[in-house]
Amino acid sequence: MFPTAMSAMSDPKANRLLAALPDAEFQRWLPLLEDVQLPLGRVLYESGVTMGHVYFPTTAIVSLLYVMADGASAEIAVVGKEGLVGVSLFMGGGSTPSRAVVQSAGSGFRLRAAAVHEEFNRAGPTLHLLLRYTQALITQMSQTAVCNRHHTLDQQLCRWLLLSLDRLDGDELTMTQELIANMLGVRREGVTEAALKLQRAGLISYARGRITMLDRPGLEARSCECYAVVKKEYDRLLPPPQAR
Amino acid sequence: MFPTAMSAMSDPKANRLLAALPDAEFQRWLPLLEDVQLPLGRVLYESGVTMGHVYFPTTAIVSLLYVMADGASAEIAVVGKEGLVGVSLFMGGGSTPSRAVVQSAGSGFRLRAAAVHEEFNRAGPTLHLLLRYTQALITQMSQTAVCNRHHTLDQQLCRWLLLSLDRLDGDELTMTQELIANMLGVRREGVTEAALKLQRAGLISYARGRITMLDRPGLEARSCECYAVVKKEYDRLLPPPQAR
DNA sequence: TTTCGTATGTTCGCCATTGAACATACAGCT
DNA sequence: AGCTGTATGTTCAATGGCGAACATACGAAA
Repeated sequence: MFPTAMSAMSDPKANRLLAALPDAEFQRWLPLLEDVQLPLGRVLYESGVTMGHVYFPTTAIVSLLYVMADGASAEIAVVGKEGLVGVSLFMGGGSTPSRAVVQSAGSGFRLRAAAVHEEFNRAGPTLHLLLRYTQALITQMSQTAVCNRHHTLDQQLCRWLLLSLDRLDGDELTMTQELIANMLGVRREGVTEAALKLQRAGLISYARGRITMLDRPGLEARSCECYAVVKKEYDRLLPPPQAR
Repeated sequence: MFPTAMSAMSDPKANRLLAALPDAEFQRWLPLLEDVQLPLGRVLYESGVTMGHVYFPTTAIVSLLYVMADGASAEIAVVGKEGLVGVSLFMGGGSTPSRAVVQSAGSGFRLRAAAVHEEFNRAGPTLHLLLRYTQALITQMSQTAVCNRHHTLDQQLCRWLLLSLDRLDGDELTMTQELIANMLGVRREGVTEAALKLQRAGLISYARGRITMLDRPGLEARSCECYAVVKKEYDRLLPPPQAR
């Protein structure tokens, strides 16, 4: 792809928001972007704690989830290379009542809060890009609320697999059923049963934490409308993947 | 309905966001604010349709709700005098996949999209106020997702009553059980049963679409943690009600 | 090769909510 | 005073997900 060696995974433009920045803004940020590894389970933000950085995943996936007083949890949104973790940093609060956890290991870049604020105060195209992304994120959160109310676990699992796979390259996901259950806020056994149905239908193959999507149209057909609504809104609000 | 007297309800500063504007900004908007009556059921925005105004409720309550393909619905958030309807107008999209419906009749003010954009582009304190409000709204949406996943109808009804009553003056709410069921995305019969429990416990009185809160602490105790989380976040992010 | 930890599969009774079909009862109109 | 429409209350079988307890089975370390 480009020079020397091995830094192929560390191209900031692998993140779609960074890639969408106008060149002047991108050049300003480039020296400030810190390449970070994001191992499975790493907590980027804790509920109520002021954030020091904004994260731009490239190959990692991060879940925003709320953990209740009794320990039960529910995912509010997923963020991958199409987005950024830490909107409350520029929206104003500096923290949220939720937690951000790495759901699929990988890498990304981060930027100090001060740099984000500075760029934000220029009130230029970056501000508008970040706000449009936030609007897309709002749609995802809303749809999660609807989905939690009305759709079956089977449908939700399909939606979740599709959303996650869209945020990675390829058709494979490293993820135990236990983990998925935590995200969806259901029992692990429920995920086992739902995943079995999908396997029997030939839509996925599943083996000890390694899920492969075999039939995307099939999954989309079994998913609830929520997946399509969210995808459409991301496509509408954000620039297309790579116009390089 | 307005001339001479009785326009006491039409004070723009009855809306907390308008009241929180610095004086210069407020004066700029004052002549542009249009006083509007918001009857029960009025649809302010339809899913996917570009918005022409931002609404600032004063005595009305507006629900943001998603209506599914099969007609089922679920409320995503409630907006009253503490906020504004139409964040996607300045966030960037200009529309959302959800609908905004007046849930409790009353009045409010509205402002043309162009005026909002203009003020937003000044990148002054108004921008930051509106973004902080949006952040609070995001919290409410997130918590709705969590609540839909984990809490019982009884708890959710308490949460919903408290959120709604906080957005009105007084302890009374005009609202049929049918309406509430639509908002919560459950059956009307379920609401009847839950409401009966609350009546028997002496927490509310209910008569043909007229709910009166008799025991706020009691309701708070029966509610899930979601109500407190949301309230706390609104208090943290937004200026206190009236410092006039 | 054996062992052990983690991941997945299976079963059972339970409960909240659903869908559907009713019964009552108040409020305003004539 | 009577009529009628809307709002509320009641019941029942069906179901999706829960909690708990287990059975298997893969894979890496010993």
